[in-house]
Amino acid sequence: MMRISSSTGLSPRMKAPSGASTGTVTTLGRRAVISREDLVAAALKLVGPNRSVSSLSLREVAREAGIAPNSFYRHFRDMDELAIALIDQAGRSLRTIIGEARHRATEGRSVVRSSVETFMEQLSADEKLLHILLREGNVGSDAFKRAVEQELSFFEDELRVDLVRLAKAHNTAVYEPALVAKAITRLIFAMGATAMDLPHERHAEIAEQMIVMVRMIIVGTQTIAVHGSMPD
Amino acid sequence: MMRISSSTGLSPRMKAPSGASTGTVTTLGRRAVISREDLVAAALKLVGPNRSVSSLSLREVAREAGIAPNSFYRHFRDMDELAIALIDQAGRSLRTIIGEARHRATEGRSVVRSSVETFMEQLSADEKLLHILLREGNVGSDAFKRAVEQELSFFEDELRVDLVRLAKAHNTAVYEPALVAKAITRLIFAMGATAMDLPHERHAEIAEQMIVMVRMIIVGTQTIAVHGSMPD
DNA sequence: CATCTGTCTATACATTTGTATATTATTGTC
DNA sequence: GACAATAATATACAAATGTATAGACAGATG
Repeated sequence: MMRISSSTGLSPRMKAPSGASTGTVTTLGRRAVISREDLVAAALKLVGPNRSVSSLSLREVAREAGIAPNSFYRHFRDMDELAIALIDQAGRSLRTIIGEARHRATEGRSVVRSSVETFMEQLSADEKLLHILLREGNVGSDAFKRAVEQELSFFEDELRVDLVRLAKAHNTAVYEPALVAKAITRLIFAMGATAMDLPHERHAEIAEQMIVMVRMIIVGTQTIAVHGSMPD
Repeated sequence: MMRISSSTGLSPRMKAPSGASTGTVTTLGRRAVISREDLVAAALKLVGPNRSVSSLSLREVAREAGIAPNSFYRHFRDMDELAIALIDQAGRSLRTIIGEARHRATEGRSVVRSSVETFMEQLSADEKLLHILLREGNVGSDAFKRAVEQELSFFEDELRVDLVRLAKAHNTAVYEPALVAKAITRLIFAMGATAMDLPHERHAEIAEQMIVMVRMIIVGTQTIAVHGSMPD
């Protein structure tokens, strides 16, 4: 936004990103005082209900992390790369959460209810990360949007196999499971996004709405699968 | 973002916004060479798939409109106010579109299909305005978000009365019509938002997906209304 | 005509941004 | 300890932003 040809400017002495998650056994040269993860955490502290990732500036993040602006380039090519790292982390976090929900669900209670409630609990607790996944998929660079879209499709895939598995277990049918998974995912995410602006007291209410919505979709797909026709 | 106390700084000689849409019969003083609408149009020219409203700068819009930066203050207090004017326009545009779809639908064809197809057609044709409504509800100021949310609830309300009316006409029942309307609205909007990044050739495909999704929800609510119970 | 009133422009300033260049600091290896 | 390699900083600069101040312009009214 500043320089006209900003997209072509690379960092001065860029190298490998300091052994991201690998142990970095041989440190030749000065020891890194800050890591990629620290920068991601600093960025995370800055985002909020009125602060989107795409509005963060490089200098702002560096300031929050307590390093000189130029040191940022040691770890990321630009803010866009940081944003994608943020999405990765958010996606990983979300998928483990839902994995938990899935395990918890097998212990007798309703799958839908337990999954939705886990989702909403995490929304309250871990706001920042989910913020990014839920709300910022539509703005930002193409790479950023692609990363969000990929996380969503991971989610959809897992949900789809779950739906098919559950249908078999309950001896019911599912019409177009892929589409059902997509509908549920998008709906839950959209509802979750708006829920973030609401006070926490209303989260339970939103969760109930979500549950009814999901059940309507599931009943719909089962009914269509049995009767084989759809209404106009 | 610039000044620390920027939110308190008002425009130098601010007044009434030059008679927004009213005719401005009595022009005392110099004739206005530019209108609010011109600025809104200029802003609209600048937004795109990778350019959100909240990322536009005051100077940028003024440049596009061909006026001096300071002249902007004659019409809007700040960019936030412009953004809300944009939403108003987008919302009005969308509601007239759907009104058309509703009329068209009564002429025999499927209500769902005709509404969804009208929606998607407009998505292709009038991208910019719908962009704002579909994608930017989650970022930006509180006022901005509230404006988007209001447009969504207008939409929901109209859909809800339609659902009830149609159910009566077809002699079927609807379980929780308000929730059904909300689910359909959010789902269509979320799907529409992702569709905007896709090439136009795939829009028809997305429309078909939307139609199936909506029908699943409708069949679901009808089935639940009849049987009176929901699955786990 | 002069005057008043509202619209628009010109200039200016402090601030922030991204990043280029050069320098310092700290580590492992010989 | 000298050396090389790497991390981090300091300084600097051009661009851009929001906006304060002051003046120029144009039309209505006296």
